[in-house]
Amino acid sequence: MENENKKILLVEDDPNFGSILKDYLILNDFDVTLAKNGMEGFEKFKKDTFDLCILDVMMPYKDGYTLAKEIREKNKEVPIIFLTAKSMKDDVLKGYKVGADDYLNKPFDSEVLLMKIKAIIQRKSSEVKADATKFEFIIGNFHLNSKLRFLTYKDTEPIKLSPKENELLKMLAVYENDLMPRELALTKIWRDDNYFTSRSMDVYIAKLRKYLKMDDEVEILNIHGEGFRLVVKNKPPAPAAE
Amino acid sequence: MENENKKILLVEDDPNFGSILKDYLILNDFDVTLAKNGMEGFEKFKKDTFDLCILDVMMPYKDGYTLAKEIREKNKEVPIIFLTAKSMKDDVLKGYKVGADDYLNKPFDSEVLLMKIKAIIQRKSSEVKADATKFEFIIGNFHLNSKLRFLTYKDTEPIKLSPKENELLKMLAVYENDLMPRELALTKIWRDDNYFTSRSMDVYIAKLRKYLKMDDEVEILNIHGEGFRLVVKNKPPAPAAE
DNA sequence: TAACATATTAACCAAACATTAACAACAAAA
DNA sequence: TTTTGTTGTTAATGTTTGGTTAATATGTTA
Repeated sequence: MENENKKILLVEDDPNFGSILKDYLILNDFDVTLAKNGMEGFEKFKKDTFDLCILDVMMPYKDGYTLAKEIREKNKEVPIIFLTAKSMKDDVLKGYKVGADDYLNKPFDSEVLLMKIKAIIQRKSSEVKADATKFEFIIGNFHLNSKLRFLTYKDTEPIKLSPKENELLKMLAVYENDLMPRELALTKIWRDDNYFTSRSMDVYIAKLRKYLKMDDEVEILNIHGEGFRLVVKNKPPAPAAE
Repeated sequence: MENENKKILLVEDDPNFGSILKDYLILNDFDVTLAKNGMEGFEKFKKDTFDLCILDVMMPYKDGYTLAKEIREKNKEVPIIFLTAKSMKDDVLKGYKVGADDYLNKPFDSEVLLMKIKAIIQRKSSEVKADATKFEFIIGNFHLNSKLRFLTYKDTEPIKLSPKENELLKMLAVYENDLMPRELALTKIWRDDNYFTSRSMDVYIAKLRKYLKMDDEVEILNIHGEGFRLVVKNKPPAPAAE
């Protein structure tokens, strides 16, 4: 089973909910460690290596955010999912700033959680390339250097990219041929997800489309309500993911 | 209490342990039938319908595995939990092969058992859609990618699906060749089950039928008053997968 | 054959997206 | 210190998409 040996650190103070969720994840072939508060969570985090952390936000002794911050200090990569109470919408933002990969309102659909876990783990595993170290991308006949922020088409003069253009195109490239969720780009690049940042992002998509127009094998497609997809046609067979 | 009317078949040869466990489960609002060996267990199994079976592995006359196999022949769905002696780790595998949902080493923590029971029963009740996290489906000559929301017929241009079209087709695919209850789709996808959402769903069924028309091996049938059924004729010999 | 369930097409409205342009903030250059 | 340029946000406007409801069949069951 594909989830096997993926280690999850689950930090949840409600013992009932915690162990049920744990069982559910175990049934789905994850290797789960349960901690019942932030203190214990951090202890367990230090003692092992996890592929994913699921943190309840409201906990005694040490809340989810604080724990997340500590975890981040130790490890900048490990994906974090927050579980928050339905009401507190603001918390979401606060969570993202700490570098959460996702959040879920309680009560939530267990399937949704599974989906998010899968998506995150899959992404992380293919994101090695996205890791700050990588800054060169081949996009069809383009070459993107995201460190020097320019985009070159074949042998023509490089196009200078603004910081936002650059980050957005880079993120699209990381998700090449796959869905780049709108929400993700907004929270990661714009650091806020609201009506206006969303309009702003549309503007940048339009700018990028203009640049990419010269190569008709490259295209940015919209998936209504979900996000965008950078498609590159005639791409070699693809490494047959998984 | 939520456990009420959940029927458990408990097969355990040790009369002391058996009746204590039985009482414990009854205290937790389960409806428990106790059998003291595999023979008796199978007799009782045939006479009633259970939501869960808890089988001791080592028993005279008919051991737990043999019983489990017989039960599986009669019923492929009912969850089975094995109780095994602490030592025999190998048994675990053997148990899973019979289709056990879980196992517990004796002696075990009664609360752990309760938790497992809960988790299993909950899972079973929502497992039909077990693969809801999957997002690629083969439907006859079609290929559905429910993450990117498109449907491809052979090598033709992909058809873009709207969120509702996509979710509905996905649910049909999960229930392939089986009944997809109308009510389920309405509550899951439309989040409401009333006259209007029901009409709306009909509209979507019509849309999907139009898409699927190009392959005459694929068809959405209605089961009057019950729901719909996505039938795929001449299903290929099965990709041997799994 | 009434009552009800399903089928199909079309009309409509709201939300999401696309694109260009105006503008504000700020920095670099003259 | 003006001037010029770059960057990003907001506005204005138009287009597309998605979902519900309506209108009008046809089927199914008791």
